[in-house]
Amino acid sequence: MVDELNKDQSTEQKILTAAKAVFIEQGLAGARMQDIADKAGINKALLHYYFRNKEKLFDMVFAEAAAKFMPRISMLFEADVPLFDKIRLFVDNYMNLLTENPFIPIFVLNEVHKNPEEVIMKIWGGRMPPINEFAAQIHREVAAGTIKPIKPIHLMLNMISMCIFPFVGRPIITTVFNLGEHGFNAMIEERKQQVADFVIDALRP
Amino acid sequence: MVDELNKDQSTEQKILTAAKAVFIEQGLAGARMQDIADKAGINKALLHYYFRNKEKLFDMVFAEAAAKFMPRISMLFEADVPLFDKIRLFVDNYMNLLTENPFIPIFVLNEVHKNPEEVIMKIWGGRMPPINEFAAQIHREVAAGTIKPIKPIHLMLNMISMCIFPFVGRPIITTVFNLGEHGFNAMIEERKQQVADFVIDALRP
DNA sequence: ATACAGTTTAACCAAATAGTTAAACCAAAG
DNA sequence: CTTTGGTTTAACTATTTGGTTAAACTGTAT
Repeated sequence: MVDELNKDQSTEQKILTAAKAVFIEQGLAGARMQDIADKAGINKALLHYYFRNKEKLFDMVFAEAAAKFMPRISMLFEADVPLFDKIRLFVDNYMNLLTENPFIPIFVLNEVHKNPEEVIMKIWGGRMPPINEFAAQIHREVAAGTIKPIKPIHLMLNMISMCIFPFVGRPIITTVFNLGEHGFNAMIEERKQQVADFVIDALRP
Repeated sequence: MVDELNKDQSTEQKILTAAKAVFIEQGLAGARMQDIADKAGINKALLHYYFRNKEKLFDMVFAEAAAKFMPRISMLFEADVPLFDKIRLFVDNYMNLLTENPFIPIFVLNEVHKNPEEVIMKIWGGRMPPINEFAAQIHREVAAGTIKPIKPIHLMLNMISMCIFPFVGRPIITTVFNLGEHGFNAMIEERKQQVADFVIDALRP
């Protein structure tokens, strides 16, 4: 017999993949169920046969997209390694994650912007990412004079900003700096080293 | 007589203001003409009496929003001042601009993301912002050994990222760092100094 | 053979929404 | 007073779109 699970998953997966692409490109309001069906190579009826409605489908896609960015950060933030190592580890990991999912950030940020309370609840069911340990570590280093004085929030924001923003502003950046797709990728590749160095240089007393 | 121009402008302006608010909050696809009419305190008929259709109205709002961020940057980038001064000048000016228009970036970035070619054309009619002079200046300083080696593109991206991202990610940031509106504003205020210091510290050899 | 899950086809409904129209209203200008 | 431009009202059209339905088809398992 044909593997039932695989058959189910294969169609369900085709839908999810298509939905992800369309939602990420067009957002919840801009996405059309017909487009999703088309991109999945099926028809609307079957689409609704698998997913009752747009909201449900969106939630699946969104939850997966948003979730993907949280766990890895948490682990890094809580890891027990020296600060500078942690910075390099974070930048490298995070930029790799972004390279693999370049459009998730603008998608998530935009949906959150349109509907903050509700959408933020969808991301974390009330649980916040554990930044306290990392903040404490920064604070200790500052107190010990190992790094220049800086509030943890600013250091974290600086790191995250420099990692994410190039992806969020990608089309504008490629235009302004006259980069092709290849040029952009090369720039991002350089940046993994660059950003970590930049942050560490800024912190060294 | 009642000032005709003012009367016209007052209604037209009410519409544009309302449209700006709704478009920025909901995006092109998510915005409803009825909402715009409501927020402007008029009715749909009059709305279409002033602006033929949604696209036209959107273009006006978008063009204004996007344009607001380009001119000031250009002037700063071309100004004839030492690099470190220019960095402070840029960060301070840009963050002030952002404080006054906190939602423009996510709005513009998102619309560009959904429709890169066309929307980018709407922003600059083919003219690019003049980054060359600034890039050359950075390059000279690096060559002279006045600052640590860094590619101009990375320095520029670093600065812009750290300025813009907090606004783009505002709702998530306020949640994760548990800031109220006041806390967020205070953080931004600190940041004007912080970011400039951070960049300069990173560059100093 | 038949039963059944997955799938297609094609038509359809209901709601939302962009945009139109015509008639009436109103206040100010001449 | 009359005209006129901005404005409202309210109904209407056309289109898009999310979602439904029923019938027929297909392959596979039993």
